[in-house]
Amino acid sequence: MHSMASIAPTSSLRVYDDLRESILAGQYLPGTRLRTAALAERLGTSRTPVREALVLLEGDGLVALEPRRGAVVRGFATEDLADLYEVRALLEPHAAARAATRMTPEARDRLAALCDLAEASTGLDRAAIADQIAWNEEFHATIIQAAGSARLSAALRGLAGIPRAFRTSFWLSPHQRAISLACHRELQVAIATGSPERAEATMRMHIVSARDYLIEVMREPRTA
Amino acid sequence: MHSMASIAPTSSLRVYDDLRESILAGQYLPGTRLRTAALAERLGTSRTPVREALVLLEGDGLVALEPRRGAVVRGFATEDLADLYEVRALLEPHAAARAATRMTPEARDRLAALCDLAEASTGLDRAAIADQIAWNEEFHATIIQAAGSARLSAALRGLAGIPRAFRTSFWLSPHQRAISLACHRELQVAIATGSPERAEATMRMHIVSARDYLIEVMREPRTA
DNA sequence: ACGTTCCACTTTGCGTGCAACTTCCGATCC
DNA sequence: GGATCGGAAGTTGCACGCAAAGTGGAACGT
Repeated sequence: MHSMASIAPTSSLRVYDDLRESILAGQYLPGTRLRTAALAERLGTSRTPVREALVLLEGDGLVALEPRRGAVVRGFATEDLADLYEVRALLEPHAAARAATRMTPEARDRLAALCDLAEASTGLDRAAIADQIAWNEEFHATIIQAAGSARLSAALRGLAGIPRAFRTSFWLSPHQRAISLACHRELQVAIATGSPERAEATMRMHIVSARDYLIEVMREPRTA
Repeated sequence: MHSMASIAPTSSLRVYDDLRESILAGQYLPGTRLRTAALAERLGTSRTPVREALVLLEGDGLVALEPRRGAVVRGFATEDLADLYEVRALLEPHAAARAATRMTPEARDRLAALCDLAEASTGLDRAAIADQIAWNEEFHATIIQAAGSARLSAALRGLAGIPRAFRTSFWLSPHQRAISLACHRELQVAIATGSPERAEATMRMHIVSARDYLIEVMREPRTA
């Protein structure tokens, strides 16, 4: 009999989760040097699990790890973001197509609920946008998981995580927000009705659209 | 002035390279438990860098690492291999298209040389097939690198490595061997002449064909 | 003033010890 | 007889120490 009580995760994983969350939240700005001793003290462990967590974060593309030089929070240049979205545009439509024929009813319900929540929330303040970003993350994660391909998930793991600051602009632009919500709803319906092509095409459009908007925004000198 | 002498790689990376090569060569069969103490002694280091190497290998999808349970060499079930090739079929054609407009002349020459070598070698013995597999790996790696997308490379890193035993059957089948060589030559020419669509279509066909053959072979009870 | 050299301080990477957990095998009980 | 329990052996994960490489700055020469 397996204990249902969540087994104590190793210290390395706790540090990993904490650091990942901090980086995504923008607490460590790109370029920041992550020194093991300071982090170990800050997180209440020794340097060993911190070091291991940094290796994991490098695998996620969140930090750059040079031998003997230490770890640095990676920056996300315009070109790099374009690259990232281009790869997402290759993978996620396929994930959506697979999800359309495999998603469990519970996940389908959750997808609909996420659409409802996002459409109902019209605020522009920090908290409302943080909600939108969280819902958006869960929406995409749900689809990827429903695709039921471990390799697909693995390939996307290094692409899902970028500091949320880069995504804020989507929800400040009324046009982009409307487009995103429409895409999500269309995706939800396509998956609910089991239409792989519709889901795939919508997801491709969704990501390519986001990519171009992001590139456009970042080309401007400074807006937010 | 920087020293050109290659800086001593950290012990962790040496262990990583060694283990990765051993697993790909089939020296550790799927299901083998990788115990840190034994590996450390075998490789002449302590358990710390071995542990770090195992984390890296997990990122490559070569070992499964469960907390408090240790590391196990991952198996490659038919279904998993189909998954893997499906994702490759999404990513590598795009890499080929990009490579067609970006590859350096030196890499182009190397591609042609690899085709020449592979076409000239007609043996069926172990050594000849090992050569074919090595040339094939370098061929694909050259194209992926020429694509010039760090994110694409990262997404493919977890997909490039499967034990070479799974690839042996390709080169034992005269038909598959002929198809593969033809695809590679076609890819080389498409890239040399700067035709992205041709490169992309050929690569897609190449990978999907390989996938289906692999599935077919593995469906049989036992051949090799 | 600018660049170079040297030296002290900082940080990384690795080795090792120890506690906690898993695993394995034999004894025990029904 | 088969399943269960218990303890010993083995393994993992973490903490800490040390040597080596890196980093920054002051002293120095041009």
